[in-house]
Amino acid sequence: MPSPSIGEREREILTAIVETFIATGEPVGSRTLSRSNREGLSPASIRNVMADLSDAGYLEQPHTSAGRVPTPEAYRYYVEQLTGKARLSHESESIIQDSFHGITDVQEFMERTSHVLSLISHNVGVAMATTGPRNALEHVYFSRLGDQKVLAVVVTKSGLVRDRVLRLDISQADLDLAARYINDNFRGWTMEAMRAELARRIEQERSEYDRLMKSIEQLYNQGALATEQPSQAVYVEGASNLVANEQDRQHLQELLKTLEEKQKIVELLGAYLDTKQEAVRVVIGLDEALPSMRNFVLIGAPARVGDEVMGSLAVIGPTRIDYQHTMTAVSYIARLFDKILNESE
Amino acid sequence: MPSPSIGEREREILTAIVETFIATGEPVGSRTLSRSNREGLSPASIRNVMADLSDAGYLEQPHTSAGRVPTPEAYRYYVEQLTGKARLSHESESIIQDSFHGITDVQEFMERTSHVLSLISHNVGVAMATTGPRNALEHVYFSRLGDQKVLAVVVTKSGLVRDRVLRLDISQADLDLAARYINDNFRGWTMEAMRAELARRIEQERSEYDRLMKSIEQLYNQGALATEQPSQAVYVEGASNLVANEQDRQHLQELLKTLEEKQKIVELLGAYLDTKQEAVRVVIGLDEALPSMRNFVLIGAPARVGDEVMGSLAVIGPTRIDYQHTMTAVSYIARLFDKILNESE
DNA sequence: AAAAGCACTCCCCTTGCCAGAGTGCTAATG
DNA sequence: CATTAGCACTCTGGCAAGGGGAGTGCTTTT
Repeated sequence: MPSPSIGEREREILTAIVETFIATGEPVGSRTLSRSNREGLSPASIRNVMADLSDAGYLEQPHTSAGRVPTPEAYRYYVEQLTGKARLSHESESIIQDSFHGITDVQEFMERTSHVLSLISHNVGVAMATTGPRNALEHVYFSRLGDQKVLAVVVTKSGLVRDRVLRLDISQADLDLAARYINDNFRGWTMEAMRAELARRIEQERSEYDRLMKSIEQLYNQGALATEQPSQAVYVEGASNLVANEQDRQHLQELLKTLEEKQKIVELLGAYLDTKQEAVRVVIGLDEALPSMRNFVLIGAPARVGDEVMGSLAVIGPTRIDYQHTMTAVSYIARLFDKILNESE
Repeated sequence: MPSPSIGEREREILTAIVETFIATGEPVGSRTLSRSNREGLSPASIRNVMADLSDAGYLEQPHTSAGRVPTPEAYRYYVEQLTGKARLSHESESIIQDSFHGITDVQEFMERTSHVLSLISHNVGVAMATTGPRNALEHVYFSRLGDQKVLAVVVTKSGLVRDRVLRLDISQADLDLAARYINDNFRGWTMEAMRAELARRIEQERSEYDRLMKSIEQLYNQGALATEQPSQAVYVEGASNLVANEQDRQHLQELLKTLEEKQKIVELLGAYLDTKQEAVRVVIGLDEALPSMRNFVLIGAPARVGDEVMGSLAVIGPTRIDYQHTMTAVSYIARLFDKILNESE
C-alpha cells in the first residue's frame, strides 16, 4: 500500500479533479483535465499521477474505462487546503443584508438563517437554537387558563421562550407563589442545575405538608420547567433543492424523510457543532451517523454570542457542493449572529 | 354537446373506471374493465358507454388507442356519490389512538395531526391553528428582559400562545400597568376588536400626556398584540411521500417548494376550510389557486370546538388518492379534536 | 521523466422491430 | 333496438443490436 507523499503536482491535479467534478458531476478523465490545465501536461502524464492518487485512496472509478471520481478522502484534503480568504458574492451579501432586518430574538434569527442559507447555497439550510439544559434561567411565569389548564412560560437569559399548556388544577394565587419562589431562588441558574436542586428540595419536603412545594412538584412533574422544544426549535429549509441534484429517487425519498425527522437533525447539529470554536466546520461522510445521508456533507458553525454557544447553523448538501462559497456564507452569518445579538443586549 | 343524463349503467362504469385508475394509475381500457366487472358486459358495450362519458367530459384519452383517464369532473362525481359510511381501518385507528395521548393544547394537537394524517394517508398531512383576528383574548403578559428588550406573551381563549421579543425600553412597572389595563378592559374581546379600540384610544389621548397610553402605544406599534404567527402555526408533514407518487421531477420540485412556503398553505386552508360546516370537504382542482398543485386535491375539515372554528386539518394528495379512507380519517380526527379539547375546558 | 501510440473496455445513445393493449366502426345477433 | 363480435388501425414500451465516444493501461519513443 504505497502512501505516496502528495507533492505539488499531485496536489494541483487532485484539486483540479475535485473542482471539475464539482462543476460537472461527471467522472473526469485525463484528456479533459489536460485541456483545462494551464501548464500543458499531456493526458498520459496525468494518467500516471491519477493512478498514484487512486492507489492512495483519493480517487475511484465507477467502472473500468470511466473517468475518476473523488473519494471522501479527496474532499477532506481539498477542503483542508482551501485558503478560506474568499469574499462573499455581492448577490449573496445583499440577500443576507435584506433578510436580517429588525431581528430581535433568537428564534426569528434562526428561522431566517435556515431560509437564507438554503437560498444562497441552493441546498438545505438548517438552524437551531440550543434549548439544552445549559441555558440560564431568566424567569418563569404561570397563568391559569380555563378549568384545569395552566399556561407555563419559561424564559432563558438567551431570550428563548418556551410555553406549554399543562393540565393542572392550581389556583392563580398558588401559581404566583410558585413562580415567585422559582424566580427569586433560581434566576441565573442553568436549567439543569435548577431542575436538579428543585428535585432535591421536593424530595426533602415530601413528608411535610408544604403547600408551595406541592404546587411546584405538580408543575415540575408536568414538565413546566423543561426547555426542550420537541420539534419547533430547529428550522429546515430548502428541501426542494435536493430534487434538482439528487438523481436516485430512492435516495431522495430517504433524504427527505430524514430531514422531516427534526430529532435526527438536532442530534446531528448537536454532535458536530456544539463547540466553542469559532471556525466553520466541514463534516464529510455524514452516512456514519445517518445512513440516508450518504454522499452528503455538512458545512456549519456554532451560533455564539460572545463566548456562549446559543445554537448552530449549517448547510447540508451533496459532496459536490461549492465548498468555498458555502463556507464563506456560513461564516458570515455566524459572525452576524454574534453582532446582532450582542448589540441588542 | 350531448349532455347525457347519467343513468345507472353509466354511473357504475364511471365509478369502476375511477376506482381502477386510482388503484393502478394506468389508463383503463374496455377489456380490463369488462373482466373485472361483476355483471359481464362485453368490451364493446363498455366502449359505447365510455364514448358517451368522454363526450360528457368525464373521461380523457392520453392519446388515441390508450385507455381512458378520469377528468376532475369524474372525480367530483365519484366523491359525490360516495356513501361516506365507511369505517376506519383498525391499523389507522390504532395509529390515531396512540398519537393523541395526553394532548392539552391546540398547537400540540395540530402538530400531531399533520403527522398522523401523513402517516395514514401516505400523503402530505397539514394542520393549522387559526391565529386570525377573530380569536378572543384571554390575557397578555409583558416582561422586561435585558436592556431594551421586552417579552410579550398573548394568550387567546382558545389556548393559543404567541410570544415575541420586542426592542423597547419600558420599565417593568409600566409594563405591569399596561398589561393590567389591557387585561381588565379587553378580556374576552376579539383580537380584532381590541386592536381597533386600542388604536382609537391611543389616537384620542395622543395630545395629553398619559404615561400609560404612551407605553401601550409603543407596545402596539411593535406588534406586541398581533397574533399572526408567520410560519409557525401551520404544520406540514409527509412531503417525502410525494417522491414515491409523483413521476415528473419538475413538478415534484415545484410541489415541494410550494409546501415549504407556509404562507401559501395558510391561504389555501383558509380559503376552503374556514367554515362552520362540520362536513369533510374535498377540493378537486387545486391548480386554480396554486398552479404547482395541478392534479392535486385537498381533503380537509375545519377543526372546531363546539361551534367555534379553531383551525383546520387536511390531507393534500394526488387526484388518485384513496378518497374514502382519507375522508374517513380526516373526519375522525376532526371529531376527536372537538372531543379532546371540549373535555379539557 | 514526459509524451505518444495502441489495443482494449465499457457506457450509452440511436435505431429498428415487435408484441400488446386499446380504439372506432360496421356487421351480425337475440 | 340494444348488445356483441369482428376487423383494421394506432400508439406505446420494451428489447436487442450496433456504433461512436471517452477513457484506461501498457509499451515505446523522445
